[in-house]
Amino acid sequence: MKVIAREDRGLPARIAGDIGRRITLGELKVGDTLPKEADMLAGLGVSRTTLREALKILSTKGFIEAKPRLGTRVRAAEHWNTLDPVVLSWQGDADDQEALAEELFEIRLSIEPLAARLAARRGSAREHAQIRAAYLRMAEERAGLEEAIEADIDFHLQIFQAAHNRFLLPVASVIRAALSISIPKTMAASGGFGQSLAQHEAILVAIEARDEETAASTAATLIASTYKRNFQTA
Amino acid sequence: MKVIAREDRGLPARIAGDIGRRITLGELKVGDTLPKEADMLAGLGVSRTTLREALKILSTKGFIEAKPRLGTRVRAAEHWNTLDPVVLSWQGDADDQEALAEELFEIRLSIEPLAARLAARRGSAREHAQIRAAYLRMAEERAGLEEAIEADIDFHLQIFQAAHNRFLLPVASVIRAALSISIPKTMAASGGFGQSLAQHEAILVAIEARDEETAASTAATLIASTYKRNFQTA
DNA sequence: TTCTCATATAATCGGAGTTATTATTGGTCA
DNA sequence: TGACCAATAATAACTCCGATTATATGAGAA
Repeated sequence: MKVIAREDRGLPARIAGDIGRRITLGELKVGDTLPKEADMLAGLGVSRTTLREALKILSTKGFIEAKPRLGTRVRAAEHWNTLDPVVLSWQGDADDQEALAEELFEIRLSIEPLAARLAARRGSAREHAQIRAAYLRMAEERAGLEEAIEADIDFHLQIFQAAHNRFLLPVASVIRAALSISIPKTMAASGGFGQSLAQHEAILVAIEARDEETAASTAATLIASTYKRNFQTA
Repeated sequence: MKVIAREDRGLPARIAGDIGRRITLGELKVGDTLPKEADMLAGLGVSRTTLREALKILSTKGFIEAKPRLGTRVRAAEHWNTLDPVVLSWQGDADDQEALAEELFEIRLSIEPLAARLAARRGSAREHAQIRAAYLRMAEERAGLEEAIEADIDFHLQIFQAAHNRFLLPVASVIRAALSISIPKTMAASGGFGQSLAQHEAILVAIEARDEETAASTAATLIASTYKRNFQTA
């Protein structure tokens, strides 16, 4: 699958991931101070520059905070940039995956109808066409499973693009990461797209007709029924 | 005011900000390749480590992408992490502030009712008490304007905290940054809290009563009327 | 209690070697 | 002669290193 990742390349990113996962797993607790720079250097066997960049990555994701003399401390979870796909993948390794999935559905149920509404309001004809193209690829009988899943994800992302709201895009990126995991699960459980395809079409038609209310409500319906399909089988 | 910032300390962060602003301002366009490392070093007069950390910051915020042989290129705006308060402050220097404010209201109108609903559902008694405490500080007659504004922001943040959904928190952080700008503007325009105080109280009461529907609808009402107050006067 | 100073720690510096990607060149095959 | 493939070279980011500088804290003296 490997839709996510792409950002775990490079030595600093890998070290940041190691430490980040130790934090999400609770091995490193909030308020703990990491070993001082020199000690970690010896322990990891990398150079200052590399470690420093790794810590900088963790810092920009809100995981740690470095102060001279005090050392580098783990920040509280509320500062973590949970919408970062990389952070999501770290948390995915933790053991509260069901809670994570439920929280994600909560926010999708609130955000995706908004995206559909705005796509209906502001999307250009070209953008609407791209949403339709994604739908057609998804509906294509001959398409393989892989392609259909890709098209499904693309369908949702194109809606976010057409919404022309830049605050939606970071949310879209985490939804993309989540879909690449949840769609195959859903399909395996219920044996295919099922009514999901019809629901996608309803959203598409509403957006193209610039019917904001219907676009929003059909989007909500889709998320809600996806949610049910995921949790019936769990 | 200075509620934002805090992350613009340090030389790398300042350089990242300089470059980041040049990108949001359009001085550096999408697809442009930055000067190669050695040249920027000479131009900026800083060390490799510093520049490297600055670029790493920009990279984690989705602004740039570095590839060997190709150089470091500016990524499309859809990859920017717009929910990062620092990124918001960079964009605030650009000239499309009204559009930015409108997009923010759109997302608040969708997210804050959800937060209120979840706070009603899952918030602990202690967390509800903290929301109430923030409300009381806001309502306090003797309180100065500064304190009232701080309390107003705190009220919203406490609701996000009580919602127990980790995907909401990154959105909360950008809302915090935005509120610290928009509240004073709103108050200056309409001469005080006005009916806003009563609306806050309605949300509080609904959350404490664990009445999810009312919590969500009153939160929507508050955002909508705040939106109107901001755009009537603009 | 307050101010000063020593100290520990992160922040910054600059240079050099390594690795990965791409463009170019040369050759081969149709 | 044309197009395509493979080896090669060049370029820029990546990694490493050791030293120096700035700063915050805590101890000690006034």
